[in-house]
Amino acid sequence: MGLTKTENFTVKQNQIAGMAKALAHPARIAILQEIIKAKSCICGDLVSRINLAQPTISQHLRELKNAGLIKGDIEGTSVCYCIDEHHWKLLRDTLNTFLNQVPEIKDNCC
Amino acid sequence: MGLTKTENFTVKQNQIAGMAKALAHPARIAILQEIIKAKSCICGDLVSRINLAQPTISQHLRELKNAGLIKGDIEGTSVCYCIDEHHWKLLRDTLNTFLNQVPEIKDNCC
DNA sequence: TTATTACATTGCAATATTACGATAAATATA
DNA sequence: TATATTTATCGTAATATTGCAATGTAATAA
Repeated sequence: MGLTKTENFTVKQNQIAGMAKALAHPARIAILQEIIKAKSCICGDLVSRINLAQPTISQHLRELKNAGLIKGDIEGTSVCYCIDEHHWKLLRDTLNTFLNQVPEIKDNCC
Repeated sequence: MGLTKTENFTVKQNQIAGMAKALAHPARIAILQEIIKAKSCICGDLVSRINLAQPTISQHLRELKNAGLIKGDIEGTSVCYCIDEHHWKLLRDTLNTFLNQVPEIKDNCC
């Protein structure tokens, strides 16, 4: 079906999964790394740095924007992207909380 | 195309994305939470706890296993699942390292 | 005004994912 | 042996994702 049964799960579960989904493509990881590497904003020369066509990059940028990880500011003809630090931290904390809830479990069976 | 151009990206980038992909479905988050809640192994009564058909659960379990997040031990007719703590920590650290690399960037443009 | 430049959007083809019925496989039980 | 139980696999339908060429849009430059 390809259709996730969202209604079967809690809001939190859908949130965590949604956040992970935004990170679930190497191109998006690469884009985020380029933006981070730039230390400030990167004025959209991502196409020349990542080996994908311009519409593809644009599509990934939109997904990162929808997830709240980045924001874009129009500067004349070009667009400046940077990390949305506030959302980034929220996302990081949510993911971390989930990933850290595995303490030392006694491996008594497996 | 639906075909990720894996070869365009570094091993690390593909790793991070692959890990995120394993977490990118609420059913898999729910499964992991059930296993964690059980504190030890959960003997495959996941189908009764999660509102999805048995083959669907089985499929998600396989993906979690492929990602290294869980392991399963056969116990008679049933299978016991538990968190693969070693791999879990490796994955967590990789994701954390990525998510933590955004320090206080001066918001000088956006 | 007419390019030009930088991105976004549209539309489409190829592939991937999700979900489940049917069925297989493996073990336990009667 | 026959049957029940539990999980995995196969096959398939529905939907989602990825990638890109073509095109649209908005600001700037000539």
